[in-house]
Amino acid sequence: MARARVKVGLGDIAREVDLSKTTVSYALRGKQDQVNLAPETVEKIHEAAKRLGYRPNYWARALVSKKTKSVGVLFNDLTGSSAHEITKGIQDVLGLHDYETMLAVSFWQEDKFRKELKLMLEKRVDGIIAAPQPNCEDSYKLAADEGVPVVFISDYPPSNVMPSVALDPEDAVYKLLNHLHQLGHRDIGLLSVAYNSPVLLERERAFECGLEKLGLECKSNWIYRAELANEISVYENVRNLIRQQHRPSALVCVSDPVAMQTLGELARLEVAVPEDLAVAGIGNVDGSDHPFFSLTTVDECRVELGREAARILIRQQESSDDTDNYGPQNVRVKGPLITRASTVGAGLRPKR
Amino acid sequence: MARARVKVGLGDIAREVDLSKTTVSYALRGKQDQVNLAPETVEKIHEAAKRLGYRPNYWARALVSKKTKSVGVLFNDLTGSSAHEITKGIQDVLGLHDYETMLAVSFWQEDKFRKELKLMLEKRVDGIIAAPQPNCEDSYKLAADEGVPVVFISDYPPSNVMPSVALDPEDAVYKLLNHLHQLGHRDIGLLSVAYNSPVLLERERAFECGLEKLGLECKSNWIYRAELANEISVYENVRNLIRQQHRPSALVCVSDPVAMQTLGELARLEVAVPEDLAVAGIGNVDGSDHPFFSLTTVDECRVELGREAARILIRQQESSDDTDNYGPQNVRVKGPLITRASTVGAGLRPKR
DNA sequence: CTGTTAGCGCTTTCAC
DNA sequence: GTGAAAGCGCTAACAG
Repeated sequence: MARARVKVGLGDIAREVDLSKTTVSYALRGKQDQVNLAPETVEKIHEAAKRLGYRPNYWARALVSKKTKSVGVLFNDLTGSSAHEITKGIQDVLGLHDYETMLAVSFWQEDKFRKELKLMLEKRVDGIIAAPQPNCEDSYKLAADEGVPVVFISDYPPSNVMPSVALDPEDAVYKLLNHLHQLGHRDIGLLSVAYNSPVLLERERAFECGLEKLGLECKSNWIYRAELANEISVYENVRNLIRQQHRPSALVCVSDPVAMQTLGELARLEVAVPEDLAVAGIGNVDGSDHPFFSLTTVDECRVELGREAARILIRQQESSDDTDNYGPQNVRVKGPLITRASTVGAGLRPKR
Repeated sequence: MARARVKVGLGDIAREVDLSKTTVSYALRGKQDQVNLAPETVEKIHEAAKRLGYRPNYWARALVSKKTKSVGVLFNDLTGSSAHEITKGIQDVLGLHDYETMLAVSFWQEDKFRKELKLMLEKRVDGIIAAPQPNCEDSYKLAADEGVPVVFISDYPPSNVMPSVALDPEDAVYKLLNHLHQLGHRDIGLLSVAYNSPVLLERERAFECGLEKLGLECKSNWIYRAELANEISVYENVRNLIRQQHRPSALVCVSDPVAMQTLGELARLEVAVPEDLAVAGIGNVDGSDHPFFSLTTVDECRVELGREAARILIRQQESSDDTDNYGPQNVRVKGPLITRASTVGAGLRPKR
């Protein structure tokens, strides 16, 4: 029952079958063709390994072969389905190339982020995919300096000097704007958040461009800016909007969470959505589609984001040139518009 | 800029400061007191290490010291905030003891589960905390056989032979029942799912016991059982319930997701909640508190679950006796009742 | 077809 | 106060 209480190594099984460690090593790794082992030998070795309960030692292996075929993935949190989908995408691609994934979370703590990143470097990962953590640029640099490529996902740090993968902001905002335009909206406002996120900032900029492209006016007092992660601030901005004499007929929110909070406050104010105010978000996050709460949005394609991030790393690995051609290799994926009740429905009632 | 392109090891820095690898090793690990190093020596070594960009090699370290101070954590998925909270709890406790965490996801695939678990064993983790994956009992056994303790979290496999940590089912169900009873409900139904989950089964059993304790009748045709992960099946069961002549005035759902689907369907059927039917769930998952959708439930205390799981492992590690006293060491944490609109509100309207 | 020989980068007695 | 030497468990030339 309690077998293998005592660690069994290559040597033990070599002794068992009266062969050398080398032969055993090859056999166990299926490299028999590379050195031409007798099939029966291989068979015998496998049998013994199983019988003795042999378990290869990852560390020893990595140490000598000086490679791990692994990439570190560092999230800020594990809430929502974001990490799930991104990880899925990453592993889709990495699996094809026989790479393995090392997951970690920073819980939005700078020191935790640094610690986890350091650990990954100590574990000699071949690359890192990370959600940017504010004020940790030094950490990213550290990795790069040690020759470990970093790819950012979903967003990227202000100094846009490393590869990143994110939803295409122009495309997303334009799709929303165009959708609202086609519904007849001419007076469109924006609810953004005051936060130093390049991706959010780009969406803000894209809003103005988009309006212009559609020949619509961009009133500066229709651009609202709430504090990040502060529901109250969103509520206040929504109330301000509603109180305005001449107010927009549609509101684009810079992200789904903001849009959902907006919807909540509008309900409390008994403002009919979309009749009195159409609302749209960006992201298609968990909960944006809901019997009581269905939000028009642009899908962030997080699985695809993960895939692209992994592809960048793989490409960099394959062409293991020392030509150091890092540099902004940025992928922007175009997400589909998802029209739902908050712009197109018969009010915010349970969907059919 | 691109420093440390060439790997620098203990030897390099030893040469730099003209000392031995040994001394350098001690200094860098802060074990100076254990061997009494000259403070200036230590200083010099640290300086050199920083200058050369030294990065310790995790594997070499693990290989020689034959320990990793790490535990593997294996989730079925990363959706919702479950994994987040559990991981938080685990790291709370593990951090105190200088253990590190290796995260992995199975995406509910058996082979993925087995693969990740195997990888953890190869990496020589000191213990494993896992959400049970159906049909993988062999894998858990494997770990145990190799002397790596496994602790289950949130649920546990049918053969309850390893430690596990979960919400106390009796307590949770009774709190719900008692709450409903106090609200005047006497006719209470149960909506369960047909799934081989011990924890869910226990909740089902607890329902009958609970009713009895309250002196209420348990009508067998008020116990509904939907198929797992099949919204349609939930909807059908809800419709059946509503169609019944004499039907319950309150419904306990075996989990929050089921309760939320129920709420959705009830809205579609224009059944007023809680007036026509009060609804409660268990778990307090992400989305159960919502402007349009607020569910009475019992909190699963996932952070605490994580902490308890980690504590079990730590205890087992500290008392590193070979006395093999595994065996059902099960922790059941009692979660608080959270009363919300679905039992106590003025109908399912935006909350105040 | 299989074995010998060197290490990988680090820790840890034990001796100076 | 510091260092030499012996590996940890495994892989990868290079021989036979």
